[in-house]
Amino acid sequence: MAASIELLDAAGEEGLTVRALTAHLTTGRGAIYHHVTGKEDLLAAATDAIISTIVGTGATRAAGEEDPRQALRALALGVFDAIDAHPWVGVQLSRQPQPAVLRLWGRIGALLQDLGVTGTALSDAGSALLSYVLGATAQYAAGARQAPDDAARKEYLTELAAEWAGSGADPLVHQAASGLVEHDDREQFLAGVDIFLTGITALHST
Amino acid sequence: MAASIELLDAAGEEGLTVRALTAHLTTGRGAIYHHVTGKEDLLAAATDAIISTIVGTGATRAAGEEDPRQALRALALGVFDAIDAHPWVGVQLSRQPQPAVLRLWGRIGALLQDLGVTGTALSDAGSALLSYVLGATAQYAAGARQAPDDAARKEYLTELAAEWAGSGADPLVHQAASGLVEHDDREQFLAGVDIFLTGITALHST
DNA sequence: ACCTGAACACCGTTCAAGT
DNA sequence: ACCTGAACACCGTTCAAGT
Repeated sequence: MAASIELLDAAGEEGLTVRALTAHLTTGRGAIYHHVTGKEDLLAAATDAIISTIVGTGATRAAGEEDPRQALRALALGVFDAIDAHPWVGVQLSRQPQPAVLRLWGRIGALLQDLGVTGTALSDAGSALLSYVLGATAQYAAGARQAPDDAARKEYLTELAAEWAGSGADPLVHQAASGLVEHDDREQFLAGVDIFLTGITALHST
Repeated sequence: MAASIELLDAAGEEGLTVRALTAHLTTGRGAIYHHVTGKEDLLAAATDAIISTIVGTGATRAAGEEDPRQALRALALGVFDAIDAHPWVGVQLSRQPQPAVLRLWGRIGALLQDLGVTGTALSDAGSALLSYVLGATAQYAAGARQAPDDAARKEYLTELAAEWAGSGADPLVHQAASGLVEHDDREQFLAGVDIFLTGITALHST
Protein backbone atom coordinates (compact mmCIF):
# COMPACT_ATOMS: atom_id res chain seq x y z
CA MET A 1 0.00 0.00 0.00
CA ALA A 2 2.77 2.40 0.94
CA ALA A 3 4.56 1.48 -2.28
CA SER A 4 1.40 2.21 -4.28
CA ILE A 5 1.01 5.66 -2.76
CA GLU A 6 4.68 6.34 -3.39
CA LEU A 7 4.29 5.49 -7.05
CA LEU A 8 1.09 7.53 -7.38
CA ASP A 9 2.71 10.57 -5.79
CA ALA A 10 5.74 10.26 -8.01
CA ALA A 11 4.05 9.75 -11.36
CA GLY A 12 0.28 10.16 -10.97
CA GLU A 13 -2.45 7.71 -11.74
CA GLU A 14 -0.72 6.51 -14.88
CA GLY A 15 2.43 5.84 -12.89
CA LEU A 16 0.77 3.06 -10.93
CA THR A 17 1.27 0.07 -13.17
CA VAL A 18 1.28 -3.52 -12.08
CA ARG A 19 4.73 -3.89 -13.54
CA ALA A 20 6.19 -0.88 -11.73
CA LEU A 21 4.59 -1.89 -8.45
CA THR A 22 5.74 -5.49 -8.52
CA ALA A 23 9.21 -4.44 -9.61
CA HIS A 24 9.37 -2.04 -6.67
CA LEU A 25 8.32 -4.86 -4.36
CA THR A 26 10.74 -7.26 -6.09
CA THR A 27 8.06 -9.85 -6.66
CA GLY A 28 6.29 -11.49 -9.58
CA ARG A 29 3.65 -9.67 -11.59
CA GLY A 30 0.82 -11.96 -10.59
CA ALA A 31 1.57 -11.77 -6.88
CA ILE A 32 -0.62 -8.73 -6.11
CA TYR A 33 -3.71 -10.54 -7.37
CA HIS A 34 -3.54 -12.62 -4.22
CA HIS A 35 -4.11 -9.46 -2.17
CA VAL A 36 -6.38 -7.24 -4.28
CA THR A 37 -8.92 -8.09 -6.97
CA GLY A 38 -7.38 -5.74 -9.52
CA LYS A 39 -6.12 -2.27 -10.23
CA GLU A 40 -9.40 -0.58 -9.32
CA ASP A 41 -9.27 -2.15 -5.89
CA LEU A 42 -5.71 -0.97 -5.50
CA LEU A 43 -6.60 2.63 -6.28
CA ALA A 44 -9.61 2.56 -3.99
CA ALA A 45 -7.51 1.20 -1.12
CA ALA A 46 -4.83 3.86 -1.65
CA THR A 47 -7.47 6.60 -1.68
CA ASP A 48 -9.09 5.26 1.45
CA ALA A 49 -5.74 5.21 3.21
CA ILE A 50 -5.26 8.93 2.51
CA ILE A 51 -8.79 9.98 3.47
CA SER A 52 -8.74 7.92 6.64
CA THR A 53 -5.91 9.98 8.07
CA ILE A 54 -8.06 13.12 7.70
CA VAL A 55 -11.38 11.80 8.92
CA GLY A 56 -10.11 9.15 11.29
CA THR A 57 -8.92 10.87 14.42
CA GLY A 58 -11.37 13.75 14.10
CA ALA A 59 -14.41 11.52 14.53
CA THR A 60 -13.71 10.85 18.19
CA ARG A 61 -13.25 14.44 19.31
CA ALA A 62 -16.48 15.58 17.65
CA ALA A 63 -18.47 15.26 20.84
CA GLY A 64 -19.55 18.88 20.63
CA GLU A 65 -16.80 20.79 22.33
CA GLU A 66 -15.94 22.39 19.01
CA ASP A 67 -18.00 24.68 16.79
CA PRO A 68 -19.42 22.38 14.08
CA ARG A 69 -19.08 25.14 11.51
CA GLN A 70 -15.40 25.43 12.28
CA ALA A 71 -15.04 21.66 12.25
CA LEU A 72 -16.64 21.47 8.80
CA ARG A 73 -14.26 24.11 7.51
CA ALA A 74 -11.34 22.19 8.98
CA LEU A 75 -12.55 18.93 7.43
CA ALA A 76 -12.95 20.55 4.02
CA LEU A 77 -9.50 22.10 4.27
CA GLY A 78 -8.11 18.75 5.31
CA VAL A 79 -9.42 17.17 2.12
CA PHE A 80 -8.10 20.11 0.12
CA ASP A 81 -4.62 19.80 1.59
CA ALA A 82 -4.59 16.05 1.11
CA ILE A 83 -5.29 16.54 -2.59
CA ASP A 84 -2.61 19.20 -2.71
CA ALA A 85 -0.16 16.57 -1.49
CA HIS A 86 -1.66 13.69 -3.52
CA PRO A 87 -3.40 15.08 -6.65
CA TRP A 88 -4.45 11.64 -7.91
CA VAL A 89 -6.86 11.36 -4.94
CA GLY A 90 -8.96 14.15 -6.46
CA VAL A 91 -9.83 12.26 -9.61
CA GLN A 92 -10.28 9.03 -7.72
CA LEU A 93 -12.88 10.44 -5.33
CA SER A 94 -15.24 11.16 -8.21
CA ARG A 95 -15.61 7.43 -8.74
CA GLN A 96 -18.29 5.73 -6.71
CA PRO A 97 -18.79 3.62 -4.70
CA GLN A 98 -15.65 4.47 -2.83
CA PRO A 99 -15.23 3.64 0.87
CA ALA A 100 -13.39 6.95 1.25
CA VAL A 101 -16.47 8.86 0.09
CA LEU A 102 -18.63 6.98 2.57
CA ARG A 103 -16.20 7.91 5.31
CA LEU A 104 -16.44 11.59 4.41
CA TRP A 105 -20.24 11.40 4.21
CA GLY A 106 -20.45 10.06 7.74
CA ARG A 107 -18.28 12.79 9.20
CA ILE A 108 -20.01 15.63 7.32
CA GLY A 109 -23.42 14.29 8.28
CA ALA A 110 -22.50 14.10 11.96
CA LEU A 111 -21.25 17.69 11.98
CA LEU A 112 -24.33 18.97 10.19
CA GLN A 113 -26.43 17.21 12.76
CA ASP A 114 -24.48 19.02 15.48
CA LEU A 115 -25.45 22.17 13.66
CA GLY A 116 -29.11 21.26 14.11
CA VAL A 117 -29.95 20.08 10.61
CA THR A 118 -32.20 17.01 10.45
CA GLY A 119 -34.27 14.81 8.13
CA THR A 120 -34.40 15.52 4.41
CA ALA A 121 -32.55 18.79 4.91
CA LEU A 122 -29.68 16.82 6.40
CA SER A 123 -29.25 14.46 3.48
CA ASP A 124 -29.69 17.31 1.02
CA ALA A 125 -27.14 19.49 2.76
CA GLY A 126 -24.73 16.62 3.32
CA SER A 127 -24.69 15.40 -0.24
CA ALA A 128 -24.48 18.98 -1.53
CA LEU A 129 -21.51 19.85 0.64
CA LEU A 130 -19.81 16.59 -0.22
CA SER A 131 -20.39 17.19 -3.92
CA TYR A 132 -18.92 20.65 -3.66
CA VAL A 133 -15.82 19.46 -1.85
CA LEU A 134 -15.27 16.61 -4.30
CA GLY A 135 -15.91 18.80 -7.33
CA ALA A 136 -13.69 21.63 -6.18
CA THR A 137 -10.80 19.40 -5.18
CA ALA A 138 -11.02 17.44 -8.43
CA GLN A 139 -10.80 20.67 -10.40
CA TYR A 140 -7.91 21.85 -8.30
CA ALA A 141 -6.13 18.53 -8.61
CA ALA A 142 -6.47 18.65 -12.38
CA GLY A 143 -4.88 22.08 -12.40
CA ALA A 144 -2.14 21.02 -10.01
CA ARG A 145 -1.27 18.05 -12.18
CA GLN A 146 -0.63 20.39 -15.10
CA ALA A 147 1.65 22.60 -13.02
CA PRO A 148 3.48 20.86 -10.16
CA ASP A 149 5.57 23.81 -8.90
CA ASP A 150 4.99 27.54 -8.44
CA ALA A 151 6.82 28.70 -11.54
CA ALA A 152 5.02 26.20 -13.76
CA ARG A 153 1.75 27.21 -12.11
CA LYS A 154 2.21 30.86 -12.95
CA GLU A 155 3.11 30.04 -16.53
CA TYR A 156 0.18 27.67 -16.86
CA LEU A 157 -2.29 30.20 -15.46
CA THR A 158 -1.00 33.01 -17.64
CA GLU A 159 -1.41 30.77 -20.66
CA LEU A 160 -4.87 29.71 -19.56
CA ALA A 161 -5.86 33.33 -18.95
CA ALA A 162 -4.76 34.25 -22.47
CA GLU A 163 -6.76 31.32 -23.85
CA TRP A 164 -9.84 32.41 -21.89
CA ALA A 165 -9.51 35.99 -22.97
CA GLY A 166 -9.15 34.96 -26.60
CA SER A 167 -11.99 32.43 -26.68
CA GLY A 168 -14.97 34.55 -25.72
CA ALA A 169 -16.15 38.01 -26.62
CA ASP A 170 -17.63 37.99 -23.11
CA PRO A 171 -16.07 40.82 -21.05
CA LEU A 172 -16.86 38.84 -17.92
CA VAL A 173 -14.59 36.00 -18.93
CA HIS A 174 -11.97 38.61 -19.70
CA GLN A 175 -12.25 40.00 -16.20
CA ALA A 176 -12.14 36.57 -14.60
CA ALA A 177 -9.07 35.69 -16.64
CA SER A 178 -7.12 38.69 -15.39
CA GLY A 179 -7.79 37.73 -11.78
CA LEU A 180 -6.85 34.12 -12.41
CA VAL A 181 -3.11 34.39 -11.94
CA GLU A 182 -3.24 36.14 -8.57
CA HIS A 183 -6.08 34.25 -6.94
CA ASP A 184 -5.53 31.89 -4.04
CA ASP A 185 -7.08 28.46 -4.59
CA ARG A 186 -7.28 27.72 -0.91
CA GLU A 187 -9.08 30.97 -0.13
CA GLN A 188 -11.51 30.51 -2.98
CA PHE A 189 -12.22 26.98 -1.84
CA LEU A 190 -12.99 28.19 1.68
CA ALA A 191 -15.20 30.98 0.32
CA GLY A 192 -17.27 28.26 -1.35
CA VAL A 193 -17.60 26.34 1.91
CA ASP A 194 -18.83 29.51 3.58
CA ILE A 195 -21.44 30.12 0.87
CA PHE A 196 -22.66 26.63 1.62
CA LEU A 197 -22.79 26.94 5.35
CA THR A 198 -24.53 30.30 5.04
CA GLY A 199 -27.10 28.80 2.69
CA ILE A 200 -27.76 25.86 4.96
CA THR A 201 -28.17 28.11 7.99
CA ALA A 202 -30.43 30.55 6.13
CA LEU A 203 -32.68 27.80 4.78
CA HIS A 204 -32.83 26.12 8.16
CA SER A 205 -33.87 29.16 10.14
CA THR A 206 -36.76 30.15 7.85
CA MET B 1 -17.47 13.30 -33.69
CA ALA B 2 -20.98 11.84 -33.92
CA ALA B 3 -19.43 8.39 -34.16
CA SER B 4 -17.35 9.06 -31.03
CA ILE B 5 -20.39 10.09 -29.01
CA GLU B 6 -22.26 7.06 -30.25
CA LEU B 7 -19.48 4.75 -29.06
CA LEU B 8 -19.19 6.55 -25.71
CA ASP B 9 -22.94 6.29 -25.12
CA ALA B 10 -22.94 2.62 -26.03
CA ALA B 11 -19.96 1.45 -24.01
CA GLY B 12 -18.68 4.29 -21.83
CA GLU B 13 -15.26 5.85 -21.76
CA GLU B 14 -13.54 2.52 -22.19
CA GLY B 15 -15.65 1.84 -25.27
CA LEU B 16 -14.02 4.65 -27.20
CA THR B 17 -10.94 2.98 -28.64
CA VAL B 18 -9.06 4.11 -31.70
CA ARG B 19 -9.65 0.70 -33.22
CA ALA B 20 -13.42 0.71 -32.64
CA LEU B 21 -13.75 4.26 -33.90
CA THR B 22 -11.76 3.76 -37.09
CA ALA B 23 -13.54 0.48 -37.76
CA HIS B 24 -16.88 2.26 -37.39
CA LEU B 25 -15.69 4.89 -39.84
CA THR B 26 -14.22 2.22 -42.13
CA THR B 27 -10.85 3.91 -42.27
CA GLY B 28 -7.28 3.21 -41.25
CA ARG B 29 -6.19 3.39 -37.61
CA GLY B 30 -3.83 6.28 -38.13
CA ALA B 31 -6.34 8.42 -40.01
CA ILE B 32 -7.81 10.20 -36.98
CA TYR B 33 -4.41 11.59 -36.02
CA HIS B 34 -4.78 13.94 -38.97
CA HIS B 35 -7.80 15.51 -37.27
CA VAL B 36 -7.12 15.33 -33.55
CA THR B 37 -3.87 15.22 -31.60
CA GLY B 38 -4.83 12.12 -29.65
CA LYS B 39 -7.43 10.41 -27.55
CA GLU B 40 -7.55 13.15 -24.95
CA ASP B 41 -8.39 15.69 -27.62
CA LEU B 42 -11.12 13.38 -28.90
CA LEU B 43 -12.76 13.11 -25.49
CA ALA B 44 -12.53 16.85 -24.89
CA ALA B 45 -14.15 17.56 -28.25
CA ALA B 46 -16.98 15.09 -27.60
CA THR B 47 -17.60 16.63 -24.17
CA ASP B 48 -17.60 20.13 -25.60
CA ALA B 49 -20.12 19.08 -28.24
CA ILE B 50 -22.54 17.90 -25.54
CA ILE B 51 -22.12 20.93 -23.27
CA SER B 52 -22.44 23.35 -26.17
CA THR B 53 -25.98 22.25 -26.85
CA ILE B 54 -26.93 23.19 -23.28
CA VAL B 55 -25.08 26.48 -22.95
CA GLY B 56 -25.08 27.53 -26.59
CA THR B 57 -28.54 28.82 -27.37
CA GLY B 58 -29.16 30.07 -23.86
CA ALA B 59 -26.38 32.63 -24.01
CA THR B 60 -28.22 34.83 -26.47
CA ARG B 61 -31.53 35.05 -24.63
CA ALA B 62 -29.86 35.95 -21.32
CA ALA B 63 -30.45 39.66 -21.85
CA GLY B 64 -32.31 39.90 -18.56
CA GLU B 65 -35.88 39.12 -19.43
CA GLU B 66 -35.63 35.98 -17.30
CA ASP B 67 -35.09 35.59 -13.57
CA PRO B 68 -31.36 34.81 -13.26
CA ARG B 69 -32.05 32.50 -10.33
CA GLN B 70 -34.42 30.48 -12.47
CA ALA B 71 -31.98 30.53 -15.34
CA LEU B 72 -29.21 29.17 -13.11
CA ARG B 73 -31.49 26.38 -11.95
CA ALA B 74 -32.34 25.59 -15.56
CA LEU B 75 -28.67 25.58 -16.55
CA ALA B 76 -27.75 23.27 -13.67
CA LEU B 77 -30.59 20.93 -14.56
CA GLY B 78 -29.51 21.01 -18.18
CA VAL B 79 -26.06 19.76 -17.19
CA PHE B 80 -27.63 17.15 -14.93
CA ASP B 81 -29.87 15.83 -17.70
CA ALA B 82 -27.01 15.80 -20.19
CA ILE B 83 -25.01 13.59 -17.86
CA ASP B 84 -28.05 11.41 -17.33
CA ALA B 85 -28.06 10.82 -21.10
CA HIS B 86 -24.26 10.64 -21.45
CA PRO B 87 -22.70 9.50 -18.15
CA TRP B 88 -19.13 9.63 -19.51
CA VAL B 89 -19.41 13.43 -19.68
CA GLY B 90 -19.52 13.56 -15.88
CA VAL B 91 -16.10 12.06 -15.40
CA GLN B 92 -14.66 14.00 -18.29
CA LEU B 93 -15.70 17.40 -16.89
CA SER B 94 -13.49 16.89 -13.84
CA ARG B 95 -10.44 17.08 -16.07
CA GLN B 96 -9.10 20.51 -16.71
CA PRO B 97 -8.52 22.54 -18.83
CA GLN B 98 -11.62 21.62 -20.73
CA PRO B 99 -13.24 24.08 -23.17
CA ALA B 100 -16.61 22.79 -22.00
CA VAL B 101 -15.85 23.91 -18.43
CA LEU B 102 -14.85 27.35 -19.69
CA ARG B 103 -18.16 27.55 -21.53
CA LEU B 104 -20.09 26.75 -18.37
CA TRP B 105 -18.06 29.23 -16.37
CA GLY B 106 -18.92 32.03 -18.76
CA ARG B 107 -22.64 31.34 -18.61
CA ILE B 108 -22.76 30.94 -14.82
CA GLY B 109 -20.73 34.10 -14.35
CA ALA B 110 -23.03 36.13 -16.59
CA LEU B 111 -26.12 34.98 -14.72
CA LEU B 112 -24.56 35.70 -11.33
CA GLN B 113 -23.73 39.16 -12.58
CA ASP B 114 -27.39 39.61 -13.55
CA LEU B 115 -28.10 38.70 -9.96
CA GLY B 116 -25.99 41.63 -8.82
CA VAL B 117 -22.87 39.80 -7.69
CA THR B 118 -19.59 41.50 -8.58
CA GLY B 119 -15.84 41.47 -7.99
CA THR B 120 -14.24 38.81 -5.82
CA ALA B 121 -17.65 37.60 -4.68
CA LEU B 122 -18.47 36.86 -8.32
CA SER B 123 -15.47 34.68 -8.97
CA ASP B 124 -15.89 32.97 -5.59
CA ALA B 125 -19.57 32.26 -6.19
CA GLY B 126 -19.04 31.25 -9.81
CA SER B 127 -16.29 28.78 -9.14
CA ALA B 128 -18.15 27.40 -6.12
CA LEU B 129 -21.36 26.82 -8.06
CA LEU B 130 -19.43 25.30 -10.95
CA SER B 131 -17.56 22.99 -8.57
CA TYR B 132 -20.80 21.87 -7.01
CA VAL B 133 -22.45 21.12 -10.35
CA LEU B 134 -19.39 19.24 -11.61
CA GLY B 135 -18.97 17.31 -8.38
CA ALA B 136 -22.61 16.35 -8.06
CA THR B 137 -22.98 15.26 -11.66
CA ALA B 138 -19.75 13.28 -11.53
CA GLN B 139 -21.03 11.42 -8.47
CA TYR B 140 -24.35 10.83 -10.12
CA ALA B 141 -22.74 9.66 -13.33
CA ALA B 142 -20.58 7.18 -11.42
CA GLY B 143 -23.72 5.76 -9.81
CA ALA B 144 -25.59 5.67 -13.11
CA ARG B 145 -22.74 3.76 -14.75
CA GLN B 146 -23.08 1.04 -12.14
CA ALA B 147 -26.84 0.75 -12.69
CA PRO B 148 -28.06 1.69 -16.16
CA ASP B 149 -31.78 0.91 -15.73
CA ASP B 150 -34.33 1.32 -12.94
CA ALA B 151 -34.32 -2.28 -11.76
CA ALA B 152 -30.53 -2.41 -11.58
CA ARG B 153 -30.55 0.94 -9.82
CA LYS B 154 -32.86 -0.28 -7.09
CA GLU B 155 -30.81 -3.40 -6.59
CA TYR B 156 -27.58 -1.42 -6.57
CA LEU B 157 -28.88 1.08 -4.04
CA THR B 158 -30.27 -1.60 -1.76
CA GLU B 159 -26.91 -3.31 -1.82
CA LEU B 160 -25.10 -0.03 -1.20
CA ALA B 161 -27.45 0.80 1.67
CA ALA B 162 -26.69 -2.55 3.27
CA GLU B 163 -22.99 -1.91 2.86
CA TRP B 164 -23.31 1.53 4.44
CA ALA B 165 -25.36 0.23 7.31
CA GLY B 166 -22.85 -2.51 7.94
CA SER B 167 -19.71 -0.42 7.75
CA GLY B 168 -20.28 2.14 10.46
CA ALA B 169 -21.64 2.05 13.96
CA ASP B 170 -22.83 5.60 13.23
CA PRO B 171 -26.64 5.74 13.48
CA LEU B 172 -26.60 8.68 11.12
CA VAL B 173 -25.17 6.64 8.30
CA HIS B 174 -27.80 4.03 9.09
CA GLN B 175 -30.53 6.61 8.69
CA ALA B 176 -29.09 7.97 5.47
CA ALA B 177 -28.82 4.47 4.06
CA SER B 178 -32.50 3.76 4.61
CA GLY B 179 -33.48 6.88 2.71
CA LEU B 180 -31.08 6.09 -0.10
CA VAL B 181 -33.31 3.82 -2.15
CA GLU B 182 -36.30 6.17 -2.30
CA HIS B 183 -34.53 9.48 -2.82
CA ASP B 184 -34.75 11.37 -6.09
CA ASP B 185 -31.34 12.34 -7.45
CA ARG B 186 -32.72 15.20 -9.48
CA GLU B 187 -34.54 16.71 -6.52
CA GLN B 188 -31.52 16.38 -4.26
CA PHE B 189 -29.36 17.99 -6.91
CA LEU B 190 -31.74 20.96 -7.17
CA ALA B 191 -31.87 21.28 -3.38
CA GLY B 192 -28.11 21.73 -3.48
CA VAL B 193 -28.38 24.46 -6.11
CA ASP B 194 -30.90 26.24 -3.88
CA ILE B 195 -28.60 26.06 -0.86
CA PHE B 196 -26.00 27.73 -3.01
CA LEU B 197 -28.19 30.48 -4.35
CA THR B 198 -29.51 31.17 -0.87
CA GLY B 199 -25.97 31.39 0.47
CA ILE B 200 -24.86 33.72 -2.27
CA THR B 201 -27.85 35.99 -1.77
CA ALA B 202 -27.47 36.01 2.01
CA LEU B 203 -23.76 36.83 1.87
CA HIS B 204 -24.35 39.50 -0.73
CA SER B 205 -27.07 41.38 1.13
CA THR B 206 -25.13 41.68 4.39
C1' DA C 1 -1.23 -20.74 0.76
C1' DC C 2 1.50 -17.95 -1.73
C1' DC C 3 4.55 -16.70 -5.47
C1' DT C 4 6.55 -16.85 -10.40
C1' DG C 5 6.78 -15.12 -15.06
C1' DA C 6 5.62 -16.43 -19.68
C1' DA C 7 1.53 -15.89 -22.38
C1' DC C 8 -2.69 -13.64 -23.80
C1' DA C 9 -5.57 -10.18 -25.38
C1' DC C 10 -5.76 -5.97 -25.57
C1' DC C 11 -4.32 -0.68 -25.81
C1' DG C 12 -2.60 4.39 -28.13
C1' DT C 13 0.60 6.11 -31.30
C1' DT C 14 3.98 6.28 -35.09
C1' DC C 15 5.58 6.17 -39.70
C1' DA C 16 7.17 4.47 -44.23
C1' DA C 17 4.54 3.71 -47.99
C1' DG C 18 0.88 4.62 -50.82
C1' DT C 19 -3.11 7.74 -53.34
C1' DA D 1 -2.97 16.71 -48.13
C1' DC D 2 -4.84 12.79 -46.58
C1' DC D 3 -5.08 7.89 -45.78
C1' DT D 4 -3.24 2.96 -44.85
C1' DG D 5 -2.03 -0.71 -41.72
C1' DA D 6 1.95 -3.11 -40.04
C1' DA D 7 4.98 -2.29 -36.25
C1' DC D 8 6.21 -0.59 -31.73
C1' DA D 9 6.03 -0.06 -26.99
C1' DC D 10 3.32 -0.45 -23.79
C1' DC D 11 -0.90 -2.11 -20.69
C1' DG D 12 -3.93 -5.46 -16.99
C1' DT D 13 -4.92 -10.08 -16.13
C1' DT D 14 -4.54 -15.15 -16.21
C1' DC D 15 -2.70 -19.57 -15.13
C1' DA D 16 0.21 -23.76 -15.28
C1' DA D 17 4.08 -24.56 -12.77
C1' DG D 18 6.73 -24.14 -8.89
C1' DT D 19 7.84 -23.56 -3.37
